[in-house]
Amino acid sequence: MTETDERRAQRLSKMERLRELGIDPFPPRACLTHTAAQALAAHVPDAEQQPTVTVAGRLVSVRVMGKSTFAHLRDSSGAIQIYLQRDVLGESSYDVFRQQVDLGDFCQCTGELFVTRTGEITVRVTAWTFLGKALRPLPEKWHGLRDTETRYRQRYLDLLANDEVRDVFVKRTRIISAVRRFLDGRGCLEVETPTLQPIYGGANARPFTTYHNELERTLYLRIADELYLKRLIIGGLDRVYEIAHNFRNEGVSTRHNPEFTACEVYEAYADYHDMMALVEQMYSQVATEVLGTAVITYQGQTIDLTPPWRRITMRDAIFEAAGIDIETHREFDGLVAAARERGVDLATQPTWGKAVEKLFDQFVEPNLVQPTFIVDYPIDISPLAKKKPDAPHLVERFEFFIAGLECGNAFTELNDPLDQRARFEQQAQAAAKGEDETQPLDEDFILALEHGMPPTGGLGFGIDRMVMLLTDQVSIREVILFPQLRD
RNA sequence: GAGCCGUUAGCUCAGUUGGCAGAGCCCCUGCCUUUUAAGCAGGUUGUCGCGCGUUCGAGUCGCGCACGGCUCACCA
Repeated sequence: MTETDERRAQRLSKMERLRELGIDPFPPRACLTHTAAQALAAHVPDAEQQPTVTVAGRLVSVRVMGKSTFAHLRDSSGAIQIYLQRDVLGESSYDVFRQQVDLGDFCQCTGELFVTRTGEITVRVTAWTFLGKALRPLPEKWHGLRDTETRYRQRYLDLLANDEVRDVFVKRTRIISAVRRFLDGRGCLEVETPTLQPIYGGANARPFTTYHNELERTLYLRIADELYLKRLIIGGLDRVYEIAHNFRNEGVSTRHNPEFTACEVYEAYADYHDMMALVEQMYSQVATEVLGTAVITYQGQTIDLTPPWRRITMRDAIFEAAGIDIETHREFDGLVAAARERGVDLATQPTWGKAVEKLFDQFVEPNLVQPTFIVDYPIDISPLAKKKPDAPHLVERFEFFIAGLECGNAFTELNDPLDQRARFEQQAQAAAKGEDETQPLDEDFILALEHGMPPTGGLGFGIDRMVMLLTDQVSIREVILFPQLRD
């Protein structure tokens, strides 16, 4: 028998003993009057008479001193110390606690509050009941749980053992809730669009493919909500947003999980400048609500999210960083030659726009520490964005970067159905040339556009990355409760 | 998909030149009625990730595989 089995057998036999004593090891309910935090708050300083409370929680520490025992019960509000005395509880009740209750079990304790010699508010237990048996031991109390694999695969142990992990996920929830509050406050309507889509679109990414047996058709897990949300703009819902999981069949890394949470926002009668204002207001407001400040620290760097953020065109950003003016190299070959002088090979890039993007990734992106909007992108890498009226090789698009992380993407939406069709066709040509991730022609979306769509600003940003930023985490797996791992 | 690093008790980790598998915590027994990393005395605990090989002998050396981490590529 392995040690694990022995430990489990010990606990099983304690459970059986409880049953023999007429105690249900898994009673159906508790009956408490205070959470741990409420009980601590209920203590009245300097009063003779203290309130009597009933608290419940998981037993997380025990200190036995013969005929009396100190222990801590923990619930989600915190931990509270309990004090059990043999002459108060009676021999049998005290001995059952001592002999049949293990660390990790759940108990409920009733008693008057008092303060110990060392100043800790404590429940002097006059009655206790058993609430639930743990058949396996919890991670060790000093060092907690370090093993990354166990932390991710058995996240419940991680949450129990590591307070800072728990804090990250509590913050994650608060961040998402603050985002909702912000968008609701602007009059945006939160909507839900399909996860299972007959045709994928709205981003350049490889989809997951699935099959509906009854409909006898292939469906795709969404890679973005974009095309559905724009249909809603066409339908007269002038401000909509969705917070949803996207699924991309691509590499897994510290910054990429196959399913991740994105928020997309669309506002009729707005453009990409309005979306920039939205982004900087939202980030600073969410940070202030959740962290109490818009000045954050990420991996030792101080980052100020207070608006306005720096705005710089992609052309100027590349010129600043690499000394190459993409506007004087509008021909693919010329740009490749200019880049070669800087030691960068762009010859393998399929188009001028892709080459520009590569230059940007190489020279600019890693250095964008303070929040920055990069504005005006090449058209061939932006098939859903509106052309710049005075520069039709570019579109009204921005991405924003914080701490070197790409945090979101937005544009003035393309609402000309004929131009949209032409863009899809360019994507098809790129696909024919062997480009991996292109957007398929969505006839149903074009049909929607042909019914008329107002000028619209659209935005997508990664919730996981926002959480990483605001909780100072390097890996996306630290902000997703159950990240994808190999089996 | 490629490169590098890692995997030893339930947890956190040592393990020397290839020579009996270790520590702390946990757990068990005893003592202890204000402890809190409780203390004191004693005790149990292993598929050294998996497989193959080299060797008299492998946790240790070699090869393969699995999983994890980091970097790169793709991407948000």
